[in-house]
Amino acid sequence: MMLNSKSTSAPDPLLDPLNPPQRQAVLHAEGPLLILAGAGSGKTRVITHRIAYLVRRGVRPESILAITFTNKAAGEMRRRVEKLLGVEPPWVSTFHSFAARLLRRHLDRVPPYTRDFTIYDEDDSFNLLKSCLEETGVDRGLIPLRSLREEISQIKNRGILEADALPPASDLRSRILRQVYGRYREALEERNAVDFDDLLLLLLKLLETQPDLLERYRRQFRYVLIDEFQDTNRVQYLISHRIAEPHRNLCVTGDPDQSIYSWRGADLQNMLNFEKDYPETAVVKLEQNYRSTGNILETANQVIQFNRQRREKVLWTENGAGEPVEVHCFSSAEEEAREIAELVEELEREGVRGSDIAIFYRTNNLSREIERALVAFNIPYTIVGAIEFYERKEVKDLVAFLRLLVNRRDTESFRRVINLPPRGIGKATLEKLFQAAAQAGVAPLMAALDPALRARAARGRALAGLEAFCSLYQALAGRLDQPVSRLLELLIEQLGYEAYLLSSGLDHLEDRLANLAELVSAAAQYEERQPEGSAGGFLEEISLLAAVDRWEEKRDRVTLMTLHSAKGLEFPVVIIAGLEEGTLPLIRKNTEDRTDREEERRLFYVGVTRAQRQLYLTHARSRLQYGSRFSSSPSSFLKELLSSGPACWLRVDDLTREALAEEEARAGSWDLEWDASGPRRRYSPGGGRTEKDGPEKDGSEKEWAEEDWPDEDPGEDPFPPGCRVYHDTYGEGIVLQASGLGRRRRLTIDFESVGEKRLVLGFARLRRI
DNA sequence: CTTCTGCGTGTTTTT
DNA sequence: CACGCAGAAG
Repeated sequence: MMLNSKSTSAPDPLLDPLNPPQRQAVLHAEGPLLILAGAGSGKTRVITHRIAYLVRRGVRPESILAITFTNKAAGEMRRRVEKLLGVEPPWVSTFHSFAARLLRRHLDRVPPYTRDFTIYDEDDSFNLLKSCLEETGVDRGLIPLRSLREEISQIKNRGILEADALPPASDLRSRILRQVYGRYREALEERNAVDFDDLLLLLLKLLETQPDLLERYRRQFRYVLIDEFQDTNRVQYLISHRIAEPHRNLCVTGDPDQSIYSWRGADLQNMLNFEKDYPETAVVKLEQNYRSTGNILETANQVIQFNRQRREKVLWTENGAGEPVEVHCFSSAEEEAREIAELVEELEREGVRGSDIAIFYRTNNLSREIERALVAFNIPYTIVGAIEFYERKEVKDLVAFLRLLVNRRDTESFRRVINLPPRGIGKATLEKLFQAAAQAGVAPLMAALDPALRARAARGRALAGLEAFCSLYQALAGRLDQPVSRLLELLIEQLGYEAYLLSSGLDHLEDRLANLAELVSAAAQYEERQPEGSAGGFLEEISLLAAVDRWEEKRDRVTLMTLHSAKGLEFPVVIIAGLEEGTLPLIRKNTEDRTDREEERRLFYVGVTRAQRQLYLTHARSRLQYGSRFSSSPSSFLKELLSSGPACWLRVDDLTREALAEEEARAGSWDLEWDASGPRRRYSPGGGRTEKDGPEKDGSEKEWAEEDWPDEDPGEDPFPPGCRVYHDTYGEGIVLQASGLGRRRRLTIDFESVGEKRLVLGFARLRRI
C-alpha cells in the first residue's frame, strides 16, 4: 500500500507518498478540478493530502468544505488530516449533515419553520404521506403509496419545492400527484419537519433566496471538495455550484463506473457535464490501483467493460497477480451459506482475521441464510444495516417522545406516543382532538395540553388518559435542560416503559430491554463527544447516521453488508454471494426495465473492487423465497466473466460451467417446465413435482457434516468408482471414474436422469446410497 | 378501545 | 415465510 519514495530534497509527508497524478491533484490548489479516480487508486489519500496541503499554504481550515458520502468516511478523513497536520478541519461531513447544520442555523427564515425542526426518516414521511392521501380523499387503490413516495422524492431531487411549480397536470395521475404533494408539503411545514430530500432542497432554496446567506457562505467556503461525485443528485450539485461559482475552487472526485444510486436521484450528468459549467477545469485521472491483486483487477476490468455507457478506463497495478478469483456453485442457498461459513472457518484457521473478511450480497434478505450458517459454525460476525437499531419499535417509541419534547408540532411523533402505553385514547378521541386543534389553529399536542380544548375532545376514560399524558409530558418538558441520557432514563421510568414492554406480549423481550439500555448509552456517548450538545443535537445525529456509520470494526468479526453499503470500503478477503440472474443483477417482476442492468453491473464492479487479496463469487441453483423453493441460474455477469475464454485469473467451478451451459441450451428450447416464467422458476428436483419446503431436510443435512470431506487427505475414498450416489439435483447415479484428491476431487458420474456429469466433490452434495 | 385472527402480498439498494 | 392490514369480538 505504502509507496516507497526517496526524495532527494527534504522529506515532505504531504507530497512524497504520492504518485505523479496524485501529486498533480494535490498541487492544483486553485480553480476547478475533476479527479477521475478509479477504484483503489488512493482517492481518499489525495483528498486528505489536498486538504492538508491547502492548510499548509495558509488556507484556514474552516474555509474548507469537504463532502463525503458517509459520516464514517467523513470521520476518517478528519482523522487523517489531523494526523498529517495536527488540525481537524471542522467542515467535513455528508451533504445531509452539512445541510442540517446550516438549516439548524437559518431555517427560521422560512416560516413557519423554526430552528428546532425535526428530521423525518423514511418511515415517518411514509406515514405522513399516507395520512395526506387520506385527507385529500384520493382512492388508495389508484396509486400505490410506495410509488407516490418515490415520485415525490424525484420531484424534490429535481429541485422543485412548491407543488405549483410542477408542470400543469394533464392526466389523472399527475393531478393526484400534484394535489398530494401540495398537501404533504403543507403537512411537513405544519409539523415543523423536513424529510431527507428537504434537507438538501431547503438549503438550496435558502441559498437562492437569501442573498446575504449566499454571500456569507461563499466567503466562508473558499475551497469546496465533493467526494463520490458520481452519486450526487441535481440539488446537491446546485448547492455546491452556488457556493463555488464565484471563486471556482471546486474539486470533485468520483468514478462513473461506481455510480450506484441513480434510483435515489444520483445524476451521472453532474460528472459528465462538469466541464460545461467549469470550462477551465483541470482533469486528473487516477488509474493505478494500490488495493487489489492483479487477478482481482483483471476480473474487475472484465466485468465493467460490458457497460456501454462509459468512458474507457483501465485500472492497472504493480501488485502481484495473487490468487485466482474463485467462482463456486452450490445446489441451494442453504448449502451456499454453509460453504461460505466453512470457507471463513478455513481462512481463519489459516490465520486470516475475521475482520479482514467481508461478505456482500445484493439484497438484505440474503443475509439471513448466511447468518444462520455463521451462527451454526460459531463464527462471530457483524451485520451492517438490515434491521437497524433506530428502526426498532422500542427505540422509535422513545425517540418519538424525545422528538415531541423538542418540537411540539411534530404530530407524527405525537400520534405515535399519545397512547403509549395504552391509556384509552383511540382513533375516535384522536380524531376529535385533531379537529379541535385545527379549529383553534394549534398543533394537536397544544390542544391536548389545553384543558378546555381537551375537554371538548374527550370525556371519561379517554379524557383521563389525555390528562395523564399531559402531566407526564409537562414533567419531562421541564427537564429538557438535563443531559439527553438522563432525560431518556426519566422517560423510560416515568412512562413505565419496561413494564409496558413486559406486558405487551411482544417477542424478543430481552433484546428489547437491552436496546433501551443501548439507547441510553448511545446518548451518553453523544454527550461525551458533544459536551455542548442538546436533545435536538442527539436526535439530529441519529437520524442522519447511516448503517455503516454505526458499524465498528471489531476484531475477529466477519462483516456482512449489502453491496451498496460496501462502497468506499476495502477488505483483504471478499465473498460475494447470490450471483444469480434475477438477484444480481436484480430483476423485479412486473416492472419493465426499471432496474438498469448497467447500474447492476456497476454494483457488482464496486463489490469486486473492494477486495484486496482474495475474492470469491458464489451462486446457488435454488433458493427459498416466500416459503417455497425457486431454482436460479447463474448470473449473466458470470457468463460475461467467462466469455473471454480460459483465464488464469479465474478459477471456475465445473458446476457453474455446467449451469451456464444448461442455461444456454435451454434458451432456444421449448421446455415448458423450466422455461415458462422467466428467470425465476419453481424448483423441481429431478424434473418432477414441486417441492414444498418440508421437514425432510433436517435429516439429510446432518449427513453432510464436514468430517465427511477430508481436505487434501488421501485416506479412504468416500466415493470409489462403481458406487451408487444420490445428488440433490440430478438424482441417482453411478460413479464412473474419479481423479484428484480431497475437496477438489473430480468425479464422473452417470446419472439415471441426465446422463454423465463431471462434478467437484467439495461442492457437489453427494450421498452414497 | 383493544386485541385477536386470518388473508394477501411480496419492498432492491439508503441519506 | 413473515409482515401488515382489515375486520370482528370482547
